[in-house]
Amino acid sequence: MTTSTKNTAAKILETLTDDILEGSYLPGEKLHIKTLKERYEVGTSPLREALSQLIAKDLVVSENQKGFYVSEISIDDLEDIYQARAKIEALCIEMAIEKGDDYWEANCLAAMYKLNKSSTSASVDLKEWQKRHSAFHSDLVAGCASPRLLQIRQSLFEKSTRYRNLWLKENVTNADTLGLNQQEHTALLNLALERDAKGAAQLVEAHILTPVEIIKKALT
Amino acid sequence: MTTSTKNTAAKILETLTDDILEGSYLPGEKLHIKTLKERYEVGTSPLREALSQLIAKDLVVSENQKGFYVSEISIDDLEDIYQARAKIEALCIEMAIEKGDDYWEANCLAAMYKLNKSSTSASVDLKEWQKRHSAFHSDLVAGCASPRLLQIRQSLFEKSTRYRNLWLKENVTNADTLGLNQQEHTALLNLALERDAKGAAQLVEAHILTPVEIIKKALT
DNA sequence: TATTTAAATAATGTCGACATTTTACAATTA
DNA sequence: TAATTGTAAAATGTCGACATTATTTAAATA
Repeated sequence: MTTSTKNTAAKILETLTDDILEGSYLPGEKLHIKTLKERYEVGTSPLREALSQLIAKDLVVSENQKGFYVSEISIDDLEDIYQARAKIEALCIEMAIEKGDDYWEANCLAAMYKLNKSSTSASVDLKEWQKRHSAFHSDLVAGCASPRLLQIRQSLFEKSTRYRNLWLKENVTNADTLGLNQQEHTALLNLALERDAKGAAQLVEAHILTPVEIIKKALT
Repeated sequence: MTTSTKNTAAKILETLTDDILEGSYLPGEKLHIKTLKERYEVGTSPLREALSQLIAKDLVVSENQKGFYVSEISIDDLEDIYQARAKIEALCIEMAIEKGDDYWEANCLAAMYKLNKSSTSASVDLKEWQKRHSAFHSDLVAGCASPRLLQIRQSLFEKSTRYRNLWLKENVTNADTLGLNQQEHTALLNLALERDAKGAAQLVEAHILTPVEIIKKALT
């Protein structure tokens, strides 16, 4: 019996995505059909449907008759993804500042307030901070009101997750880094409310590129 | 026997994609599993794998236990896709002009030459013109050297195809439109070679948005 | 010993059958 | 007549079996 409204393929897609992003399967690792079937207790069809969608997400690659593999990571790919993310984020912010209304402004303020609370508290709850950080940036770009651009942004964010996790493991407990980070968020919000589109775009582009050098070191 | 290196799922994905983009299946039309199996002479698994990837491409939507449908089109969607395309194209051109080398310049020149030949000839071969037009713009943005951005650009281009076909049916034979179009291409190439990144970005953004109003009319 | 060939083992990809769910239709009731 | 219930038909989604292809292992040859 299926209690959920999702079919098996959709459920396993979600699980597999998380497992790959969290590092349960390493870059380049082979995904054996038989093993996956046993581990997730599903049949061939829904499993292969999920893998098909993971290929579309660039998290898995496959070759005919040779099976499925977790996509490799590399410094080149890291740089390309973050560069693309930075440019798209800048573009979205720019459009949001041009189009955003009072509700957008209010949402950004509220998101900032929540993020501040999470950053300044004595013991930082990593998961909660991540959630509020992500929400702050999402609320900022939401004003651009372009479903397609926001979808592209989301997809790039997901693609960067395996690299981002390398950064989080090193730098979240670092209070200095977190403080500097928070200063940038404040500055970014101010630029947005002042409707300085170019300024905000420039800042957010740099903001996103910040972790790249650190991740590069972690990769080598 | 499989003469091709592709598996059944990959082959049928290609066919189905083309058929949807060309209008063999209309927006909102239901895609019956049984019918598709008979038409393309394939089994359930590869067919469903292909449909899974079409969902990832936003060309098909599905609901659990209710089957697959061709994605709807709408004026809102048309505007969003073309807006996103225009912004991404502008971004790519800007980066290409900042990074492009001699080979890039030469490729753009060659592409322009071929496009010109195809546009000025007495009887325009639509398919050939499309190919050269597409190649010209691709060569221009190729200089940005970002696989991810180029992939996003390609995917948006594909998503716009059903709308673009509405435009092509109306305006390709129109000599005036084609002439104006060609003037823009020349101007764009000049800006690129002069390394006027902002100017080229602005022009290409407008260039892409040109057909929107015409398509809007065709949609209503 | 290194290389080639052949057999065996294992894995992938495809199919049709079956269980479950939705939809269409007819019968019943208010 | 309209709404509701119950039944039949059709469609979806899942599974395990099977054919095909790749890989590994062992044997044979140079």
